[in-house]
Amino acid sequence: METTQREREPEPKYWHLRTLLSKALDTEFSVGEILPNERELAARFGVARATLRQALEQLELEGRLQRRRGVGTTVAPPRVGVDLSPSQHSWPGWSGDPWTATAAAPAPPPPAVARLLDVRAGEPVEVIHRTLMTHGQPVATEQLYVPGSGEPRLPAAEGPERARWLLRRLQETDASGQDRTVELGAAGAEAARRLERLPGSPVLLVTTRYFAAGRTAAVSVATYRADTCRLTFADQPALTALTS
Amino acid sequence: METTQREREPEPKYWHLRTLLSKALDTEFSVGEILPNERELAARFGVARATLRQALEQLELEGRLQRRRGVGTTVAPPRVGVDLSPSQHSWPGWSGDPWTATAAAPAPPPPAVARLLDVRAGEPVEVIHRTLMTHGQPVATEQLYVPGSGEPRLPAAEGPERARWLLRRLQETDASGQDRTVELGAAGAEAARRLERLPGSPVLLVTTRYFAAGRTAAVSVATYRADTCRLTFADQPALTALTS
DNA sequence: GAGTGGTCTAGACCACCGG
DNA sequence: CGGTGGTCTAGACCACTCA
Repeated sequence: METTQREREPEPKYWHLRTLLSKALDTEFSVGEILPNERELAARFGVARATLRQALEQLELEGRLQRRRGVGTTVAPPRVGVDLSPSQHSWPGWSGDPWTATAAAPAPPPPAVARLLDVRAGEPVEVIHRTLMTHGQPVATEQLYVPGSGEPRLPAAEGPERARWLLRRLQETDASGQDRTVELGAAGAEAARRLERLPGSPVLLVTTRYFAAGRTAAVSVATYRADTCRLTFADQPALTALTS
Repeated sequence: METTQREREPEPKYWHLRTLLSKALDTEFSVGEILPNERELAARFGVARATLRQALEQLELEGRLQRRRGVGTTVAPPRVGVDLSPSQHSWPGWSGDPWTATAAAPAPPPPAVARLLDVRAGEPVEVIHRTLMTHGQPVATEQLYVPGSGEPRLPAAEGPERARWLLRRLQETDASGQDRTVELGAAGAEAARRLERLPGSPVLLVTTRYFAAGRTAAVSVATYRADTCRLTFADQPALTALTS
């Protein structure tokens, strides 16, 4: 008999389950529909609940399912696309900006941000908190760090009006470019609360540097729900035409 | 006695552990160092191994740890940045392209890709497989789908030379732009093997459409290890200067 | 209060790596 | 071979939502 090397390495059960469920979702369920509960599903497939949960976690990670404690597991709608194309007109606070500012106050930024802003560690900067909603669901929270808060006309109250004042001032600066990084992260306690997720949920961490007059005018750290979001980046056809 | 509403909602144990370990990593460990094994750590913190593992999973997700079966858990180096800025010169196969092609063969693309390419479902297209390495580690795999394989001079062998021939032809087309989306995914069996990860590992799924002459000339689906990669997107200063 | 998903336990066995 | 992380089990209890 020929020994077929690299024979059937047994597939983990949770992975096989994931595949089964994935197919079932494609054919037998529609968006928003509620699945049977975990104990029921585990029994039906003849596995422990923990194993079933491992499969569900996978599918949630892929944006196929949505689980809510006390409610149940539902079939998730397709991910929403969020445009992150760089553009002169998309600085925070531009007219048409879908973000809503919730608060602003001076505070020392985390070390990593301080480095990007080129300010001393511990040095306070203005921190603007914003949220992005789509379809009535929160999909992202952001902290915008803006140095140079020593303005006399700045509103004393630490609320939305202070945030709007700072954003208006940002709009007046002479934008010269931006810079983004995207990486996987885990939602901290604060972000988790604002995104209506549990601490540790996977999120996409988008760090943006805004440049003006050769300096870093602001740094944004945005936290997107990884389960419900798809980030999109497009070339501007108008610009590409110019380069020929 | 005053009842402080919204008192201490007890933090999950695994989350608290994550915080403890995170601090320990910052202060008491250096990159590459091996941590005590899971049973040892669990005992030391007085929790079940499963709980300890939940904390380690978090830290691995955040790119702080690296776990390898049969070896141990080590402190991960900082994530490597991968530049994904759109540019005329960065079409697959450009001179200096860090990707290495491993194979090429005609095959029908997955339905989602067929839609992007605007070809009939089931219609075969050329599929080029490539891998991206940095520091001797695989960080991404890619499938490049190129329609219009009915070329007479195309090498018959389904290997690297066929891939290189197709990439050379791609370079000759008149590039007019590109389009990207980034989302979270789970590594399939194939991708997991090539990235030296387990099936279901979190990955960043980058889908790129390449446009030429008003049509979609190619679609790339790239799978990046989410634990070791940071995607970067930069403005081209040259272009931004033109728009003023 | 009934029912959901989330956390946690204590244990077993397996697949893989290295000496 | 011994030691590592990966999988799986069967059970308990908790936090949350909604009728």
